[in-house]
Amino acid sequence: MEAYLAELNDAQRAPVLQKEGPMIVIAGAGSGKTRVLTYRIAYLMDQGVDPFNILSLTFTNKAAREMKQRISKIVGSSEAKNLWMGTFHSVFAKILRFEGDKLGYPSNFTIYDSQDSQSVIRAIIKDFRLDKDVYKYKQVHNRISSYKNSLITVKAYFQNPELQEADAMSKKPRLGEIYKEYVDRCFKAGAMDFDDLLLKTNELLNRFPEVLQKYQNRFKYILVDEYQDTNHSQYLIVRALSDKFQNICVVGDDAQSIYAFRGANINNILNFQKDYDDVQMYRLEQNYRSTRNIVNAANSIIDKNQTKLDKIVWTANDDGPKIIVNRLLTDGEEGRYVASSIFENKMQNQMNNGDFAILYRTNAQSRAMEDALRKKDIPYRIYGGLSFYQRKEIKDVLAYLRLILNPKDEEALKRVINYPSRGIGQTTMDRLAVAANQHKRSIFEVIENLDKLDLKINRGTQTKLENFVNMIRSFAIMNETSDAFQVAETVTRKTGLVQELKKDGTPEGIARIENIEELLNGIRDFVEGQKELADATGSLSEFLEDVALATDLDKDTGDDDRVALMTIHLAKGLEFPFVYIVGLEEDLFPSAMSMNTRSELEEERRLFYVALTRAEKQAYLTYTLSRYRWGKLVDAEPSRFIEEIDDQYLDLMVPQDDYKYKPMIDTDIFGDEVDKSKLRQTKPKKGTPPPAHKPSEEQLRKLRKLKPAAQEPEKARNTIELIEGNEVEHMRFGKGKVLKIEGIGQDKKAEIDFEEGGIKNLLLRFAKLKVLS
DNA sequence: CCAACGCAGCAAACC
DNA sequence: GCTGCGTTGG
Repeated sequence: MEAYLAELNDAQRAPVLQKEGPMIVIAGAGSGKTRVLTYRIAYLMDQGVDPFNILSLTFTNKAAREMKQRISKIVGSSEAKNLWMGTFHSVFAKILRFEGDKLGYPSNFTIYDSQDSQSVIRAIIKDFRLDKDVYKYKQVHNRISSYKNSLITVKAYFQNPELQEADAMSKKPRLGEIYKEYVDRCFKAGAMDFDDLLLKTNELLNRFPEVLQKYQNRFKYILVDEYQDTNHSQYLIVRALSDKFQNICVVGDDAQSIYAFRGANINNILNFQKDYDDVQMYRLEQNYRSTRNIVNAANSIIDKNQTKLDKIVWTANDDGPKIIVNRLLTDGEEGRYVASSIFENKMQNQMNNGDFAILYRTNAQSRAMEDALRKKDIPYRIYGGLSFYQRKEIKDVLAYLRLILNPKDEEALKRVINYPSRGIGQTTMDRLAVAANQHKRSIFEVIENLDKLDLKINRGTQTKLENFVNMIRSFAIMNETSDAFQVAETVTRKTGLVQELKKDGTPEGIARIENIEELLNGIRDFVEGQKELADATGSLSEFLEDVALATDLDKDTGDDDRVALMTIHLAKGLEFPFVYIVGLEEDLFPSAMSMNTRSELEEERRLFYVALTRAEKQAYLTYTLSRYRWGKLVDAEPSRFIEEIDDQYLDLMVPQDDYKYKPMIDTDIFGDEVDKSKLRQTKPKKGTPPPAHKPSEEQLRKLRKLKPAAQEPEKARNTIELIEGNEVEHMRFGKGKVLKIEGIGQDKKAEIDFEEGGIKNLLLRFAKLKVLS
């Protein structure tokens, strides 16, 4: 037996040794699922499977890289190189570059990020002269995105009266037109958005049987990590590709499904056994990561969810310290508390900065943490948020680079045609756009043919336009024989971007120049890395694809020792000895926007579960009494999630006689003065103040009464979930009991059965709707 | 055509 | 507290 198999426990080894057939691995938090995936691939290769025939879909490209490295060590790097590994988006982008011509896309298509998409939509709404307060471009984008993820194309949309009705009901009757125009504009620009990468892959596999066969034959073995977070579009791709050989291994944890908001369908994992014949199910239930206290506390949380698979996560580890719960006055004090606690823990336990993570629900919470860490000289790194690649000056450089590869890319063109200023203004752009529309050509092509067209653009401006086009062309020529770094370096010099910033001379301008330099350095490193690979050259197109599809975690260099700050979503799959979960307050976590339905609240709870199970040794939970939000100090109330943890695992630092907040008012725990009057003003508590420590059953009942107990069933009556097959749909109906379906739906009718406090049973039928309550 | 300024709207999570 | 839009005056 191969030596590495001995590193697995029995439960882990079983799925590794099953070579063929469909299988699902339900893997509890910290149970070693990455190890199973890694060794399964290695074992397949040991059994003579060609790496070329293995497709492994991971959640981040970084995870793919790390797995590849581990596999290299077992089977040798020349073999591991040929594995297909990466995120859905990056793997299928590659395939689309190859096959996209069948769908009318050039192989150099641009990948629009969400900002690009939203900017296109904004322009459409403007061109259509629609009210931008009704048609909010972000909302419209979300809507279009969810259509695409459900494989509802423009055509399908217009064939479905219910969808149109639903949009009309939400006062957006022209959404379909916007959708159509958006798709047209992206296509004309030779661009795919994120959702297209999956949608078009589906289209490709559906419309071209020979292509489907080709990839079915190629990917004889398919592995999918984090299967609970796949959306419908991804689900269909996996199904199609695995249909022939059915050697499909999916790994996931329903308790860690946290991406329903972007279309992930938890039923993909719950129903996997129905999708294939003779599915083998494996469970990994032993947690190797965390102390018993943490595991048990996490279990006590997830226990409150109704929708879940049966699974008992346990650990043989020590009890460890209890989870420390602390309440602070403001977000500023919360930051200082966390920073000094990290400082102390470092001293007492000889820990490194990298052993600590601060996790929060929203990116906006990072500021207070940053300030406090900086004051204490603790190095930190923020993941996600406004990423480096979203900074204005970086996007400007990238836009030039995009334009070199794809001159039809209108978002890129609009961004840089007059930056730095070249005297090409809005009027000129409008005229060009009109001409482009008339001749069904891109703006770039119109400029290339200015002399043949009679656009009322004066001679001087024409020259400016020609100069711009010539500049881009010269870059493109250079790009044919140069690597990404050489091109990018030339672009920053020749376009005058850096000169413009130098002229500016402000500290921000200087910082921007430094950022551009950092970008160039990054590109150089990238190019060097690529040149070492067998199937890459360090070209500009490789670089842009990498940037477009890098996840927030991929961007981490991770080589120095810093405290990690990130949202809980980003933290999935990671682990740290010490974890601080901050901002545990109602309306923040759980988010105010996810308390409308049970399923939304359960997703928040799973998110909390994910947060807590990141911790190996010690977890801290903090909440505040008031917090700055939208620049205003607002009241906060402890999160219900704290109460939900079984008392015995908690170490409550909150003073017991603290109902009036006396001890905290004069000075905070660092001896800093606190504005008392302000706090009194912001704390005019109606009814009972929040409990200072974990409340007794009686207190809980009282609290629940205050938070109108009737609230939940009432909401449930307004919003219900329809579950049919693999689709979860939200339905709303008003007092007149008129049903309105949100989401996907054919001509479906529902029969609904209520029980006290919720929906007991729900049958989807092609029948009349009955509400029994 | 352009730079500066003021204000509206906002921020839930992401590839 | 920040971004980005639209307006205004040069």
